[in-house]
Amino acid sequence: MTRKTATVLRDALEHEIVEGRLRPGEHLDEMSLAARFDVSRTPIREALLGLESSGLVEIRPRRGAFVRRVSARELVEMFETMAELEAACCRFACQRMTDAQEDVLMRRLQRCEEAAASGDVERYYAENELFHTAIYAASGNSFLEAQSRMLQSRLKPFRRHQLHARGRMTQSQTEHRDIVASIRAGEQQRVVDVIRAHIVVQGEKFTSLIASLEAEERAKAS
Amino acid sequence: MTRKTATVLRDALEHEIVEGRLRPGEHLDEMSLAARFDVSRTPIREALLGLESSGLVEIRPRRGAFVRRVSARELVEMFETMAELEAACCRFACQRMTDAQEDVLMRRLQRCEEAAASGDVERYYAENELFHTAIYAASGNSFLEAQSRMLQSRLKPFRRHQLHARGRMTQSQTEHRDIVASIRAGEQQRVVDVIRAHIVVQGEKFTSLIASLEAEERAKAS
DNA sequence: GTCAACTAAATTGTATACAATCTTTTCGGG
DNA sequence: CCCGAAAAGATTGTATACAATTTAGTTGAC
Repeated sequence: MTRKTATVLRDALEHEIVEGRLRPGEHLDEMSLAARFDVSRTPIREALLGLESSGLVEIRPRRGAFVRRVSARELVEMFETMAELEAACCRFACQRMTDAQEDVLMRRLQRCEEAAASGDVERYYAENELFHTAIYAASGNSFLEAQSRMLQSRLKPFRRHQLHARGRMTQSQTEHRDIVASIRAGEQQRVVDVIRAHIVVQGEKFTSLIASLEAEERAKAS
Repeated sequence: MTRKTATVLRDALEHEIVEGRLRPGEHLDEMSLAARFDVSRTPIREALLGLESSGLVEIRPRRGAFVRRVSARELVEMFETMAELEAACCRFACQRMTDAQEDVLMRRLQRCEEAAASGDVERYYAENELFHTAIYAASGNSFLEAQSRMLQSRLKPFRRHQLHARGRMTQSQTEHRDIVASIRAGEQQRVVDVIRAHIVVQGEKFTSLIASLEAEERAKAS
């Protein structure tokens, strides 16, 4: 924990934004938030500053903080970037994954397998996240790992509902097996191609949904 | 400008850290800084929080802010990640660079050429930065572009002195020409290989220097 | 009736005050 | 003389107060 209250507040607000309780474009009034959490404006401001640099809120001078609304284009760009980061992790994993890292990766793959077999989407969603985290660690580059985790958490809310798409879960798991096999075989070019497709497909699937939401927003605004 | 005073303070502190006036490990006392800039602690704190999330300072609870000291290992990891980001930018540029983006890139390459010919290292240093920025823009992915610029600015202080290495400037410019030619020819695999080498060499060159600095620090501490 | 300008309310940005924790110094014991 | 504990000092974290700017509401003119 970096700080006492401010960090807790930041996590709470982050959660509410990610869960959609605080809607995109919504104005985050410092006094209201301070009253709601029963603290002063000071730690609220610090939390908002942190959320700004993680990209969840936008602070406009003398206007206040607003829940950032991501455009369809930006979302696609983030997924595309995520794909490149994960591709880099896989490439490095091919070159230097340790036995311990490989063990973790295999265990996580197995847990995804079980979750997929159970048909429990929420469970697969959680295991899937851990699986990808294991890939980041296997890169042997802590900085790249941290960057990947940051973007992963930022894309989290957009990945959640996506897995419910018909047949997506088993398809995803098939790709997972392919990725692990390729890494273990040291097939850099193959794993890079597979993981790019694995990640980008999520962004593409979501584009139309977001685009329609945007059209809806625009209609509401007029 | 995001805010009025706090942003100015952040830029000022960032500059002092990057320029080495504030040394790694140094304790950033809020009251002293407030007195020095003739403001209250409030905007100082906000500036420090921003610097923390950009990775320049570390805030330890109830201990205060310290200029972050990057280890040799972390530095190598950052350069390695930078190489992957730039490789991704080049790859996308091969696929979708616009004519306007290509024009900018060519102009920046030319300016590097002139700077290299003049032998003015500081000038080449500045033009080199703009050249790479043009590559990020040519990726056609604003998010990736922003991420690349962030890491670029973070690595800035470590790149500066490095160009003074004998023959490095002309070697660098040769690589620049190669990169642009490959992008224009759409040779993805080639450009990716070249840019990786172009970036990583800087990190490697610096590893031994940083390692020796660390040894020095340890000696001083004991 | 509509639009513009002025005034008042509300909100952000900064300064100051207070509380809690950590650091340092001093005093006492071994 | 050195080590440890307690108290004083210093520094961070939070709350409150004030200033500056924006926004909304009202009033007046056309």
